[in-house]
Amino acid sequence: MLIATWNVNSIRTRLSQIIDWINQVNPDILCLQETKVMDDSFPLEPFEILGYSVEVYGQKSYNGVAIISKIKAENIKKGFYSCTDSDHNIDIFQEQKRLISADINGLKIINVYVPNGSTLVSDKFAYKINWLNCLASFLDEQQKKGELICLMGDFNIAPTNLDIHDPKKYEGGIMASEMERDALNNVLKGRLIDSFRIFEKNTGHWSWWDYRNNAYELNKGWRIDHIYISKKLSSKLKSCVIDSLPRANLRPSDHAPVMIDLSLNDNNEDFFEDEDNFFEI
DNA sequence: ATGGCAGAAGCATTCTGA
Repeated sequence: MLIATWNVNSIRTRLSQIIDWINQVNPDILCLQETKVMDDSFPLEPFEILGYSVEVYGQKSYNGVAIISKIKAENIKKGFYSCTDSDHNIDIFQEQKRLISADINGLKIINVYVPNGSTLVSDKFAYKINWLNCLASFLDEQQKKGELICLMGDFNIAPTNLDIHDPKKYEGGIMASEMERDALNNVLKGRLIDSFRIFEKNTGHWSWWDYRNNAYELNKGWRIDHIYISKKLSSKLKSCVIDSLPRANLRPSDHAPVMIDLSLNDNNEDFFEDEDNFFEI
């Protein structure tokens, strides 16, 4: 089962590239971020023609997430529905459409577009940290229910300095600060693992390259798009790859798709027998 | 220290992103 995430930076501008990629890769689930379109304007048909169903949670101009899946998503939830660990009221997170979750094939699929945060001294940075704290409480709720979680999207955080092309230049700054990494680790709480790092321990692998300064041609990127899975799923994880080729397209998204292969064809009962049988990070 | 590139809104230029 192929599960992918891609910040496409406008569904309308990138539509033909997304369809091309789907035709090449044939993913079972594709989570999109930065669709930048209201729900009634989302181009559903090109995906439905290919046999996918689409769940959207968008807004005008900014943000917007979508889940595209061969198996119809169930129990679709748009946004947070509680925020027990945050000092802030959930209402401040409802305007920005950054999270959609659903049940697909026994998995709790959670698609997120984490706020960028601008600079460490900005109100947007405080919003980012609060948003991540709310995501942590959201994950706590999922864990209580015993869900098998697949949390993916654009996190706008490099988890370690291995995930930045020039860590000295960006150390402590936005997407690389200790506060952001602590907030991310508080979401993961050791219960979720970074799929990519199961297979690749070295630096030099990026999912985002700035449009400016020839960053892609110079391969000056960051790894800020991630797929985190429950430890219970780790024995089913066959691969995790970043497909950087779409970044070389004409008029590309600044992000590349990230994809995992989960072998869920077996009897799912052995998930629970495998609870402690996960890879060491 | 600043802008650089791109998309949306909307038609000149600003806002936002990462």
